[in-house]
Amino acid sequence: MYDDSDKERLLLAVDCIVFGFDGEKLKILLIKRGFEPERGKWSLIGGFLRKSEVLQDAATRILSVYTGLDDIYMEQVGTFSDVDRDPEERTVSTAYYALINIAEHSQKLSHRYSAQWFSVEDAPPLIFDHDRMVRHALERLKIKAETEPIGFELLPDKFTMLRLQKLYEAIYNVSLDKRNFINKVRSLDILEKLDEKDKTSSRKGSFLYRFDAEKYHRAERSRSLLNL
Amino acid sequence: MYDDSDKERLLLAVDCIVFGFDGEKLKILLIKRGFEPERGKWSLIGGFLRKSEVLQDAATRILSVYTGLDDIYMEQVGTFSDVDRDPEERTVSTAYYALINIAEHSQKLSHRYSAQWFSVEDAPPLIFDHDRMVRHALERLKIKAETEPIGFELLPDKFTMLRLQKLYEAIYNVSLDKRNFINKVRSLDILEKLDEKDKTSSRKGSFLYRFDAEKYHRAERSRSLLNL
DNA sequence: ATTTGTAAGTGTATATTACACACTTATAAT
DNA sequence: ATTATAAGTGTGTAATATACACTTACAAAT
Repeated sequence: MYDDSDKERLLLAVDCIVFGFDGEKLKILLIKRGFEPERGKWSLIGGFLRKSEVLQDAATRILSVYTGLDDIYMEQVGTFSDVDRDPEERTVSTAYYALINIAEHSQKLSHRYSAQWFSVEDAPPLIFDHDRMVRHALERLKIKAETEPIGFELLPDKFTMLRLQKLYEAIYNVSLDKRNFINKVRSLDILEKLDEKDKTSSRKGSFLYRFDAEKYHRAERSRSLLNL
Repeated sequence: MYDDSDKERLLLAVDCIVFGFDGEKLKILLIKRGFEPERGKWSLIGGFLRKSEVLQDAATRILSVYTGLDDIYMEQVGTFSDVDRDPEERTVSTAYYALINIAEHSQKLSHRYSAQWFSVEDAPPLIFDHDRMVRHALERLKIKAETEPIGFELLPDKFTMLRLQKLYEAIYNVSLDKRNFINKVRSLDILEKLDEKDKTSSRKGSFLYRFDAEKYHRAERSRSLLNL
């Protein structure tokens, strides 16, 4: 019926776009490659899929190797297959993005594998098709953030309204009015206002909030999180 | 630095979810497998990626083999990697969806490869993880349809308002008010109203419309196509 | 004790968009 | 001329988005 003799086996890689947020800018984690090809250039963290594992597990494993982090939210972005994307051997790569909270985890990874945080906007050029992967991941993150509270992953447990606002401003690269922002967020009723205040940035201090997972799941999917 | 000796080569398949619209229901094209494994069961059309081609080309080639169609809109859905998804050999598969206009193309493919159209809702169970692929493809189609005029692909060149409405009703599985629907579509200003009428379904006849690609691209991204 | 500087916090009016809803019209067949 | 059928059309109301500026709480300095 059709000719199966042309089945060709090839390498399947996994590359991870690790997003973080430092309170001002959306960041990605890059490593300076310590091996050929392209030694010394910046790239995403990555590795190869093993026959015994699924892609999601490979992505989790690779993230853990490079950052020491487990239990991190990851989502598949897409699969990139340019014929000569890897000069060594025909390799197809599936990209995943991860969302992590820089403040809580940054110290662990600072010195391993020359990993470094870069603002999404002024990251250095990356090897292979990694720049394209990052662009795709960003698009997916934007779509995700419209309907789900990605702050769960990218912010510390307790955070101020301003920080949440700046997160959305960073992701969508816009500026928002704080009154409208807070009204919108309040209407979603997925945050718990704490009694605590964060006094690091003002004398008055600003109240801390926390995501209320239960409220969120009750209200889930009813309305999108932000209209921009 | 890290151990690359575990690079394992495997098969990469491509499976295609072919969506069509018959004026009433959203349909998918399935084939009855003429080969092992799972001979005689229903499945998506698929094949294997060759070393010399990119995934998009493989998807295009596979669609062409099974349907004779070229120049069809296709989009990557995702990559599925359950370890034992294919009992023969470790195989990872990337799914693509295609949008085609049944009326114009159906005759070509009717008898080849026992291909058959099924309503998305009452399709038979599929082999491997193909049901999951279809579900994912549907989700992606819904997201796509919110912001882009998929009618370009799924409808004939000229169509009635009712047909366009039924397309959205089929995709989102809702029913819409025709007055609100037409008002919304008109406000987008991406259709050209023709002088012709389609008289097949009523004595009065209903005017035909056509997508105006130029108007569409001018208005692109300004607002989403439908809020549901 | 008072003043001052800083960021936090708050509300309303207007514009836009979504939604609900029912009768009239054009035409072919009889 | 009558009738049956689907096409075509508009408005009022509710919900949501957007624009916009002053007051408050507090710590530090005097």
